Amino acid sequence: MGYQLELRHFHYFLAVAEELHYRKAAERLFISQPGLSRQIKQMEEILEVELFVRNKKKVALTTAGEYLKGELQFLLNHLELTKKQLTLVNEGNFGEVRIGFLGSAMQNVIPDLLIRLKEKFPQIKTSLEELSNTAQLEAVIKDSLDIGFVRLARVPAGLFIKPVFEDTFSLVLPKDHTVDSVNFKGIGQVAKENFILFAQDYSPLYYDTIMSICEDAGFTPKVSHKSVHAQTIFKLVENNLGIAIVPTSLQYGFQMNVKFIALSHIPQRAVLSVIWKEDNRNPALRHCIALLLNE
Amino acid sequence: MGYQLELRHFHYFLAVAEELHYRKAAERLFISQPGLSRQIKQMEEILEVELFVRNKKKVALTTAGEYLKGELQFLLNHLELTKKQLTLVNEGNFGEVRIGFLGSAMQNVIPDLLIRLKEKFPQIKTSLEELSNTAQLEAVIKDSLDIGFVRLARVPAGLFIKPVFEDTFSLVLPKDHTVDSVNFKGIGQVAKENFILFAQDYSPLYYDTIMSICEDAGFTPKVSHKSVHAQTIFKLVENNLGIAIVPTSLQYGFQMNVKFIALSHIPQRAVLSVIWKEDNRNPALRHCIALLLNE
DNA sequence: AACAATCAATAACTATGGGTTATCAGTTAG
DNA sequence: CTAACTGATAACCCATAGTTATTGATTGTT
Repeated sequence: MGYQLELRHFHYFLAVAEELHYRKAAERLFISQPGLSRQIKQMEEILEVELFVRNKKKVALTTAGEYLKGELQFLLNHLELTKKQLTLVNEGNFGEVRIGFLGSAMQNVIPDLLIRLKEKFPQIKTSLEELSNTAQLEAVIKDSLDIGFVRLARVPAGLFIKPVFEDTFSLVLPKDHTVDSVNFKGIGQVAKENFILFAQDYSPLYYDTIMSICEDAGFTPKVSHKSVHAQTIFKLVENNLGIAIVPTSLQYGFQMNVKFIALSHIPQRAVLSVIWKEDNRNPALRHCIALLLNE
Repeated sequence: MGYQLELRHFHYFLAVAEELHYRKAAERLFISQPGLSRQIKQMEEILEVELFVRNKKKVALTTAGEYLKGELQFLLNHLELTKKQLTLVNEGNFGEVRIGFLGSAMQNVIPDLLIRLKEKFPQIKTSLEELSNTAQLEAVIKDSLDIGFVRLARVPAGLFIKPVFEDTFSLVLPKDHTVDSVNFKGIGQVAKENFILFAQDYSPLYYDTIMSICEDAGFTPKVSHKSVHAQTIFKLVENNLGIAIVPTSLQYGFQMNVKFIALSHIPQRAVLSVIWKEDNRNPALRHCIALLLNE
């Protein structure tokens, strides 16, 4: 009866909720399966709520379990941040901002931000992690990331999104391609080529934008390869496996043997945006956002 | 060494941080003082941070301790809310809004809100608590209240404030007073009377507004009594101990033997506002605010 | 249909560590 | 100096988290 909820329960519950498999969850936690079973059961008794349905060899979350999973992920992430901040406060420093970003943001925006952050708030530390659009979205919601740099048109309620960098698109061609910046008239000239694009689920907005560019030129592109790494795309173009359209700023920062033709005459732009959560309690975040938007 | 932080530590830490006295904190927690001492020490070892300074018979929080106190209060309050929400989710319902209010809000705004809330979101429960302006402010910040109904001009950063009800002021006079609604010209007529007002620290804005009303009429009121309850003020007026100026809507809902004269010609208004916290994660709150603001 | 394989739950046991009482070592007040 | 406080230490106890061994139930295989 008189048991108390403890953080241990939360860690155990989350392990099971994520694995949906007691034995695997127990392994991950370095404890035995029966011990885990008992603790979860106890947790259900304390909360007086069924968290899992386990009939017919299947483990699944109940609605209540689903809700609790989200809240506990938030709570534990927030607790982790608090611990970090605590040692910083203890050392007389004041905070850490956890930043996620798409590879392409590393060319301009991120280095810029880091330099100005160091100038103005030398007491704020940063941690950087390269992640996909969707991974950043989830991480920001779950409070394991403070801000993300993404290419998205809109975000779920509870998040803020603000554009921070607009870039033209460029056509990427092999060095020996007949089209060059002198005789280039419009992308209609390369309508027959194979296209190499960033994968759709990696960046839906990018994909749709490229499609609209081609539509405007009156053709539907034949897509032969998809990738999530700029480097790969350039290598493929270099080896005559197709051509690409990418944000212009990607032409800096890679070693490659291809030519870029800026499509500055078309209206579409590659927009990089910051996202963060309305209810993020990290005080260092406010400074970081202010730095990004004002000035 | 290989110890883990647990919720127990948080409750113990907060008890000591609030009492600043080990024995009293231990009493409050229904455990022995040595046990508490050991747990706090262990917590400091786990976090590798000094949380209290205890030299010369004094217990005080360090800067880090102060920071941790705030964060843990938030975390534990949030956890409490999550538990409540969880049982509601489990029952197929969806949330609870914790409402604080000044007594005067009970005349119009609160009943109105409750009725419309029940209509539109029957699944949302409410808990109501009558509190002073400052008590509501603190509770909202600490996440032990979702919204408050207050009379304040501005609130600290991190909070939102929106006016929801504007009321004229009324002069409150004994039934047999020579001034009445027929021969009433302006409050200059009662400049010589004793005034009975709501206490200044109970509602600074109200107090200042009354002062400005009298200033506009060219006199400084002689304040003979202060109170925090409307009922008390009316009783005092009834017994010829002075006159009062209060929000007009207070004339409904009390049994009293006084007369009200609405001061609709003066510019000052009694403004009741909702306050809530930007980073409040309660989904039910959003609905509640939307209902209050959009109509 | 019988078999092995794999799941979570149950039972019985062990030992870590949270909480206890008793005591000590400072500090303050009278 | 004594009495009355404080919080910290020491030594003990026992509740309970985690262990191993086993069962029962479901699934896939031959």
